Amino acid sequence: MNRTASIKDVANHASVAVGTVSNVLNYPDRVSERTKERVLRAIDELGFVRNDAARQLRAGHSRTIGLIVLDVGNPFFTSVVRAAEDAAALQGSAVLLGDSGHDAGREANYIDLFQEQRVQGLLISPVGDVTERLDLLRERGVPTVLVDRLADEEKFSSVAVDDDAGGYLAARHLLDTGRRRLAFVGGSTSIRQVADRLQGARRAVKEEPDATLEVLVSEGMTVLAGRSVGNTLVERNREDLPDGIFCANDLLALGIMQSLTMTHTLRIPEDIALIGYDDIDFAVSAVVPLSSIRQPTEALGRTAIELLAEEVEAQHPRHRAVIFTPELVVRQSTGTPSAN
Amino acid sequence: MNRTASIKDVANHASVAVGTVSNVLNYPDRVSERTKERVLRAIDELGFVRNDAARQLRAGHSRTIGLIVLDVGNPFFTSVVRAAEDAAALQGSAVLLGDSGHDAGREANYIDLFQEQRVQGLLISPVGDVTERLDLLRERGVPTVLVDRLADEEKFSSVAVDDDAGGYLAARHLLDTGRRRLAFVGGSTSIRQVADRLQGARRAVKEEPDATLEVLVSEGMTVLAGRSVGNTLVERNREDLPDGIFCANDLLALGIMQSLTMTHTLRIPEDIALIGYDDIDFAVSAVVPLSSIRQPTEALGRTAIELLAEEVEAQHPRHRAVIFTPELVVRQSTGTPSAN
DNA sequence: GTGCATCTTTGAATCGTTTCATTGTTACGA
DNA sequence: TCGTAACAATGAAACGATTCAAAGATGCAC
Repeated sequence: MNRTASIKDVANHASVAVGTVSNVLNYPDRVSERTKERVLRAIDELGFVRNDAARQLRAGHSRTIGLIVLDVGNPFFTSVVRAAEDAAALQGSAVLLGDSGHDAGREANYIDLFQEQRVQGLLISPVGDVTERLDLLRERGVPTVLVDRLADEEKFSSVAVDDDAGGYLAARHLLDTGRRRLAFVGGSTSIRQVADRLQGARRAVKEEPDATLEVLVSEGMTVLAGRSVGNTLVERNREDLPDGIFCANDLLALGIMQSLTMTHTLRIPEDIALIGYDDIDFAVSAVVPLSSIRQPTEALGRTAIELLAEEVEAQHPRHRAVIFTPELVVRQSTGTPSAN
Repeated sequence: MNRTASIKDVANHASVAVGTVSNVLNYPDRVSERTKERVLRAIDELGFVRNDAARQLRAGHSRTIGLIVLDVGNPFFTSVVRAAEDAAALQGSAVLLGDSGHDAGREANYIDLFQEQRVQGLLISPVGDVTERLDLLRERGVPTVLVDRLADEEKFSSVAVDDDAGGYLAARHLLDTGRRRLAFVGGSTSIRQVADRLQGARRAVKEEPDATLEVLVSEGMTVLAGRSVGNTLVERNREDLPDGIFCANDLLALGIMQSLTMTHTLRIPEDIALIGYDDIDFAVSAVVPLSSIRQPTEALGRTAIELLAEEVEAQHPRHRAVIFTPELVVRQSTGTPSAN
């Protein structure tokens, strides 16, 4: 197996200098048509492919951006990744994707790997408290943008979604469609997202003097957890039931929907309206299509890349925190009771 | 911002030769304790990080493996990726992940990018018919292993799952639990996976003289497609109904489950048993936990890396095709009728 | 034909690491 | 004290692309 051709081989094969081959690749205008043609033919015949290592060694930096997410399987991140890749491609960079899987060790490995690769910068959705590790990156001069996490604006730029606003949107929607006895279902409020969404819901409920908000804590944020909450609800007396439920994510909502529709004593949305959070694929194809709060993941990914570009270009980086507002998606599960 | 320190800076700072620093990093045994200590201190003080570009320029190849999947959001691939990353880490390589999103253009971009990066090899789950592009890779001497797709064994190694066996498993299980009037639900049989699973099911049904298999073609392979198939079923006369349904994926099965449980005229599994394919997360938390066929994704990812290592090491690569057999996961949706 | 401006092409130097032949050092037995 | 083996440290060369000052070619006006 012959090793891959280098620019020198191409130069020999086309009987020109190496500098000329380089010019054909990087500054085609500087080269005459005749030579350009000859060089391109040589490149083709030898199957030459640029060696990026040599290129970036000379350049001092790569054309890649590192992106570390908590879980590529999570549709939220999948969508962010797509958008980031597309935005990076527009500015001629490629994205190296790392999946930490919520594991600090894996995350550390990727940070090291990307640093050795001399990525232009790093987008990261960090595992827990990584301030220490990230500070190190900052010292080393690796431009970094935090994704889906707010940061000390002195130190980092960041993009995030306003969960408080999302919670407000959801609760406000339930109130607007006439519900007054609301319930919030979520896992532990020690999860920042859950706490914020609840806080936003509280804010909305306070706007209506006759509205109440009950908080139900679930065991985790899964379909099964939702179903077990739902099962406790169906056992209640009719008059003790909420008439609108806001779940901290769609899985919980789907679980509750399962238990309510299975028993057939309570109808959605006539007796109880239900709204989730995240707008996962399954929301639209649930037995009763689920209303939800959609996060602007495309904007997140795109903006993260843009902020990173700012960091790279600026000499004295002014960090910025960009916060997006999520969007209400109305489906049948919160249809106005009167409308049915 | 001062540029990152090089091995030379470290050498100066520690008053040793560059070769010594390199030895500390790569062959610690060759260096005396005293010097090693001094060098490590210098590395720490200067915040030195290896420049991988220079390293791989010298070495002629990188320590990374390219992995291009059709859709990182698909749990099947997510799991394959995890396993591949872990297996690669064991042999000291890192995985560069690319998501083609079923788009040939994105796929091509990643192939080019990875080639320029001089990856050790490529694992790819190709979009459609990419034989041309892959042949080019082969000519260029980039070791390549196809994932989830069989390949001409003359040309490539590959790992895949035996869909025929999976179909057989599913149908055999329905037969073993006493069903005789089976139905297969799937999208177009022009999709290879669907055709193979159906073929396997047919094979099983032929083993029972009194068993029949009806084929229902759905519009796509989504929950909604499944629900619409389910709706046509509930309108049938009881005696025309199948007593066991095998769906080409879990989404279809969940859709059918929705329509059957909504109308409450047919019970799962008493009246109709239901089994899906893929064992997605939602299968276990369905209203009636869904039996399914699980694909050995971890083994796929691990083996793909191992086959690639074989290709890299062997001078005259003997290609191998490794085919895994999927696994039956029994849940309530196919509980034996007598048992209930 | 000469001078000058413009356009092409050249090739040595450079990036940061690893390699390896060479030189320097140490320890120990004769 | 000398010779020698074992161990440490050295530093120039090499990897392949880009850069850029300099040389060469071409065209045009006079």
